[in-house]
Amino acid sequence: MLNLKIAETFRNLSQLFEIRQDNPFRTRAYERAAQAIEGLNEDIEIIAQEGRLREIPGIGEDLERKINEFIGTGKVRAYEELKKSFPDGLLELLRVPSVGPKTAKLLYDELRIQNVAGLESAIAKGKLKGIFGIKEKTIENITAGISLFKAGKERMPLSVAWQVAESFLKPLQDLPGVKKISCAGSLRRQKETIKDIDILIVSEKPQKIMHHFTSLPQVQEVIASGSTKSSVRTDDGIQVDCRVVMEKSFGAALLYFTGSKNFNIKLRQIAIRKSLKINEYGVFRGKAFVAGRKEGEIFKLLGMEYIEPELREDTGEIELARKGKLPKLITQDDLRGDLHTHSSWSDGNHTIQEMAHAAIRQGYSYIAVTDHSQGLTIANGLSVKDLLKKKREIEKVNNTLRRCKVLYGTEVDIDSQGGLDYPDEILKEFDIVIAAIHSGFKQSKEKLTHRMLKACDNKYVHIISHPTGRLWGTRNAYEIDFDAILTQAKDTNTALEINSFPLRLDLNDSHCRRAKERGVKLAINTDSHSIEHLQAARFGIAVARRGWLTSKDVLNTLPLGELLKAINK
DNA sequence: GCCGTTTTCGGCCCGACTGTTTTCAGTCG
Repeated sequence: MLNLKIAETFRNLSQLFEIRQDNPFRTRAYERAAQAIEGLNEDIEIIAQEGRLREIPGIGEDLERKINEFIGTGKVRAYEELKKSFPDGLLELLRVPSVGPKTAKLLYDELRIQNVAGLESAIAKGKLKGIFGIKEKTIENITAGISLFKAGKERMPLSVAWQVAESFLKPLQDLPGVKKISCAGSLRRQKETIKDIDILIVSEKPQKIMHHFTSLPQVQEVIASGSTKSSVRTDDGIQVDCRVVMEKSFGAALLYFTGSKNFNIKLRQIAIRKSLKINEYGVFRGKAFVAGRKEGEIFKLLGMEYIEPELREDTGEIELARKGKLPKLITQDDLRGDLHTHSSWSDGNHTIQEMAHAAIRQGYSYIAVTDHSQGLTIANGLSVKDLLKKKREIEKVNNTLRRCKVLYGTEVDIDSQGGLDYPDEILKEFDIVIAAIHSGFKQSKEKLTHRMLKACDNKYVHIISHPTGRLWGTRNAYEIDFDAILTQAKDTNTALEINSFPLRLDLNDSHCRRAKERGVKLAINTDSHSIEHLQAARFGIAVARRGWLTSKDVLNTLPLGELLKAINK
């Protein structure tokens, strides 16, 4: 996929324009295009082949040509030309917090500073003093920015972000004077990775709240502290922003603070066309306040349905909301069971009975215990002999249960040729069969794809688990031809999994949206290895919602009887 | 450079906080 490369080219162009202080609107047009391309859930080459580039918001005649140029030649001439007039490391300077385009240009013009290393040594030699507009405090800020840049503060997984957010939400929500509190930003949109945490509070006493916020024990550094807005950094280096507004502005502020940026811009443009103005305090006609207390009333005023935070990325949701045709997103309450869990029979920590009772507490009416197959010895995979014993144990447990049924399952290994780790006579005995790749990740794209297609072909395989194999911080997704897999899954009535395990989230949101468009069913599973892991379903739900899924798109929202019929091949 | 239920030209989202140049530009979200 060239999507990210093209987006990067446009972003670099935008930043070079910014440094050159080119037409600011042209600058923004390139940045918007970069964001739009990043957010695509399709291969841009396919869009180009089908002549649909102009349908991407922010892509006009010129950028269409530049995209086609990149696809054809691997380069954009205009970018290569412009790059020549700047040193290579200049864009790097913009990634230092508190260094923006103006400062970068100033540093380059005055001191010929071309990259972060140069900036660092210039500071060490005291060369920054004396430059017009730069004094002690600015140098301090830039120095701090450099250490942040070098620390390479990465994004954190959604699950970690929730933990950090709760460590702020809990102490703040009980403070006297806090009337409402909510997280906002990409956390509220439930993106799979989060950069910083945003918190919004309703209070008549903003100063007091700000004081409490900036003095919480986990705060290591106060980056900014104003009367209604403050930013801090925690001891883990995570930035948390907090903003206090009046009650009548809560909806407007929540909308603004939740973003995404492109979503907000489009909403504000629509408002302007209706002679309205939106800011974080409300919607105004002239100077008159017309709405702002709730997000819902703002959407209504703009002539559209309420848009769930997970959809707010400006990838078509605004247009559908204006027509009243948004999908009704799946919620956690829609889930009736979990189809991928492990017990102490293989590498899980709890017995089948313990897993079943945990499922009941979760409100489920079924749980599939899908232990590993024999070849996966490292995970204590089950021999054919063990399977019989396990089956009997499940029957025994089921005899003690009334509201919940344990399904006899397996997570069968797909071998390096696409064969399965149990023969068909064994596979047909299971209530549910999940197939997954656990080795040979470095094979070619063709070979990996072939293995998956072959697994789908087996009439006893119901679900392909963690289809892209990525594991946060450990390995990237392996290369597969996802479109070919979608076609095969559809043709063979094989479902694909959204693995909710916080370090996997595999499939991801854009995979889900593509699967839904192709009519492929999904299963939201946790891959639990202990009873606590069952809670992770909320992250799979987050992925599904961001992927526009409704309960109809997801297998395990079905009652047991319908589920068993639906998976039948 | 993009875009149109006022426009194919003339607009383009909006505001808080900081530091510095004492009236505002730069950065950030």
